[in-house]
Amino acid sequence: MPYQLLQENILKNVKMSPSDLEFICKYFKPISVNKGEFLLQQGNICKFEGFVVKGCFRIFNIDTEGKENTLYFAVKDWWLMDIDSFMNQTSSELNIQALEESQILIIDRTNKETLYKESSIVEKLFRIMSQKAVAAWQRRLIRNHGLKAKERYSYFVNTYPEIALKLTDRQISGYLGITHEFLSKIKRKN
Amino acid sequence: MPYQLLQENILKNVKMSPSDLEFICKYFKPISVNKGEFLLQQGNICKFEGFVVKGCFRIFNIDTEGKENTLYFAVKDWWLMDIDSFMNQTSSELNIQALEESQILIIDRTNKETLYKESSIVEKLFRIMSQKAVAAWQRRLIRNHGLKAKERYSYFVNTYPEIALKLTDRQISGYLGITHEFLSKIKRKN
DNA sequence: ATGGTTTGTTGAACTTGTTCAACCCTATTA
DNA sequence: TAATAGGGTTGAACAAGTTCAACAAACCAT
Repeated sequence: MPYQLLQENILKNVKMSPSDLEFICKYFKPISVNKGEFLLQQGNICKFEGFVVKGCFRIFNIDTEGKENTLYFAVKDWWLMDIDSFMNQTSSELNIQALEESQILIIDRTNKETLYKESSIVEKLFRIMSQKAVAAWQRRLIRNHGLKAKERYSYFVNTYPEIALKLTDRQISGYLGITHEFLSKIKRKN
Repeated sequence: MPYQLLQENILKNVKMSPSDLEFICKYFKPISVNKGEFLLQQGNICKFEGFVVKGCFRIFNIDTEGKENTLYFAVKDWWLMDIDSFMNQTSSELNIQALEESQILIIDRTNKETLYKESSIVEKLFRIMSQKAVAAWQRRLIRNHGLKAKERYSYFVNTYPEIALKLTDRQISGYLGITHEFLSKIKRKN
């Protein structure tokens, strides 16, 4: 059952009753995504917030020179969205693409607003999730500044070995902020 | 009045009644900080969340090689804390130092928890603030990957000219993730 | 099976950024 | 006034990472 995973994920952040859990989950709808399919492309507005049940996604930006910059990968038990575009319904700078056959639970903005209004525990849940996310992004920035490419690579494959296995080297290099050629050279010298 | 600035800041995020505003503000206490003084040093636990009324702070990490990596600067109207350490009362990896004579409003963790419990609008306020912060950190990461040091420097001084004026080049270079010597060379060639 | 596309690898030349040392300037303090 | 500490600058040698081009291997789609 896809909702079981979502419920467990929620409980990691906030303790709540089974009825609250079910109430929240009802607003999420399961959808299947084909390999290569885009859930969002930059320039459009992000109309959903998603929770990954199965598969793998890549969230990335393409800059003016055509370089693909990966913000993060989302696998089972990860959340997925352009938080800025979703909140403010502004044009997104991100692309969200399935790297394999995937399944997610999504909620649209209207339903999300309803959820916030109906239950204050939902505010708390997403407040805590967002605060944890801020901490994680701060740590990522410090690592990016403090570590060399080779160390960032080691950190990534050690911290997320199951994700690394699903990815090509080109995808990993886009996450590390280096060229795929240089990643290849890093791997050789060790 | 320091509380006026805090109230305006809150209203930028969530609309609320004057009585709610006052209720929240009561939990914040003004403190003065001397130039050079540390509000937090890595290894300790962050016991406060702060809102800057006057002055300037530098939030940075010192890595194993002694290199200072600046996460951000906080001036008037900015928030200030180690969100991870404050939430979970874990050892902090950050230092928070006043760069000049400053004034802030602080709330400790117990009072923050009380606030959350007393009023659900507080959950909403910090939920929205945190979500905006996530968006900002994501954009920062993309800029750090996509832009060269010179472009990051231009972006910083153009986006935060009033902050840049308060800082030495060494402090700016720590924020950009480059050495101060290289920043000096960047500035010359233009 | 075949042709086309994408991926990983490697080398050489190049650009970006670092390190270290020296120097100057300014502000502070004894 | 002298001493000192910190900030900015510069140059030379070096390290890290990019670019471009070439090629081999794997992975499709038909």
